[in-house]
Amino acid sequence: MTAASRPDHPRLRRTAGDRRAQLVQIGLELLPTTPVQELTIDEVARRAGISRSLLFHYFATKRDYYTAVTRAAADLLWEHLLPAPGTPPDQQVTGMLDRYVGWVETFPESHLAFVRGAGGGDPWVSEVYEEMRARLVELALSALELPDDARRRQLVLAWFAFTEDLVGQWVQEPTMTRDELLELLRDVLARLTDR
Amino acid sequence: MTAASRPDHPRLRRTAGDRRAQLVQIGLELLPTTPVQELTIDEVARRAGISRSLLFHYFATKRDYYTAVTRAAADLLWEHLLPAPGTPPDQQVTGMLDRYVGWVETFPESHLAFVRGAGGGDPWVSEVYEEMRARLVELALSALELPDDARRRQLVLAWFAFTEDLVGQWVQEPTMTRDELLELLRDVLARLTDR
DNA sequence: CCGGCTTGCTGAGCAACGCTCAACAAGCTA
DNA sequence: TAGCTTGTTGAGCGTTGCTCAGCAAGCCGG
Repeated sequence: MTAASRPDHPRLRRTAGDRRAQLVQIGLELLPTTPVQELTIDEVARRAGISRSLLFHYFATKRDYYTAVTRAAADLLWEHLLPAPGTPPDQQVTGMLDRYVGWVETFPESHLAFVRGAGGGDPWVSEVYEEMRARLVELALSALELPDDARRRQLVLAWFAFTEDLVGQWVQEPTMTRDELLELLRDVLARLTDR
Repeated sequence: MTAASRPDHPRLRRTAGDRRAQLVQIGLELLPTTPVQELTIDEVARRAGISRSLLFHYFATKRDYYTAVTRAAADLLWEHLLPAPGTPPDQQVTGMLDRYVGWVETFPESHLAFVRGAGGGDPWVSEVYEEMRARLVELALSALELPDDARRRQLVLAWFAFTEDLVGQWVQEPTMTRDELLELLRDVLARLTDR
C-alpha cells in the first residue's frame, strides 16, 4: 500500500546496521499505539517494506526484537533523565523528577505503554525495565548522598512505583499544580529515605 | 496422558455451571505459574479433559476466559481483604493492610502474577483490576472517614502502587520486621491523606 | 565484459494457536 | 421406544511465529 512496500527500484539493499536501526525505529513508533503483544512481525515487516524472513534474519525471535525496541526506549528515557555533569547533588534529584514529569507530559501514551509493557508482558522485556530502575536507584541514592543499603533501595524502588502511578494519573487529571506535584513527590522521597 | 484426558467412561457429561466453574478453577491454578499470554486454550482444555471447542462454547473468546479467571482471582482477594462487619473504622485500614500482607506472604507468586497480568497485558483484564482498586479506594477513604475528592483518590491509588511494590519486594527480601512494614505503610498513607 | 564471491534478501511452507461449524450423543421425559 | 434438549466433539480455516533453501545486488580480480 505505502510507497515503501512497493518501491520504484525492484529491490533496495541496505547495510545490516541501517536495517537494524530502521526496524528498531519502526518498533519505537509502533510501541505507543499498540499493546506489545499485539504487535505482529508481519506489521513491522510491512511497514519496513521487507519480508518477514528478513526481520528474523536480524532478530532471531520476536522476543529478541521486542527486547531491542524496549532497550532503545529505555535508553532514550535514561539519557533524558540523566543530570548534566557538574550539577550539584542536591539539585540532581529535583531536576530528574522535573524532567521525568516533563517526559510523561510530552509522551503520555508512550510512557504508559512503556511502563505497562515492562511491568506486565514478557519477563525478558521487563528485565530491561528493572535494569533501568536499578540504575536509577543507584543514581538517586548517590545524588541524595545516602548509603544504598537494601532497605533504602527497596523504599526508593517502591517510591518509583508511587511516582509513576501518581504522575500517570496527574497527567490525565491534574488535581494540583505541577509544582505541588513535584514538591509532594520530593517530600515523600525525603521522608522515606531519612529514617 | 492423565486419567482425565482418557476417562474410563467414554464420555462424561457435566452441567453448564459445573463445567464453567471447573474451567475457571483450572485457570486459577495455572495463573501463578504461567504468564497470562502464554497460557493456551489447548493446555486448559487438555487439563480439563475436554476439547478446545467446548471451552469456546463456554467462553466465546480467549479474552473472555482470561477475564473470567481474573475476576475470580479478584473476588477471592476482595473477600479476603473486606473487614468483618462491625469493625470500628479506625481499625479497618490497619486490618486490611495486615490481611493484604498475609495474602502476599501466602501466595507470593500468585499475587505477582495477578498484579503483572493486571497491569500489563490485556486492557480488558486490567479493567477488572482497576475496578477492584477503585472499590478499595472507596473502602479505604470511608474507613478513614475522609471525603473522597479526586485528589485524595489519586493519592490513595498511587499509595496502592507503592504498597504493592514494597510488599512484593519485602516478601522476597525482608529488610525490616513485619510490624515495621505495616507501620511504615500506614504512616505514609496517613501523611498523604492528611493534608 | 565476465566469472565468482559475499551477503542482504525472498517465497514457500511448517507447526501452533485462536476460533468456527455441522453434527454426534448423553440423559431426560412422554 | 421415540423425541427433545444440550453438553460435547472433530475436522478444518486463517493468522502468526519461525525455518530453510536459494535468488540476486553489489563488489572484486581477471
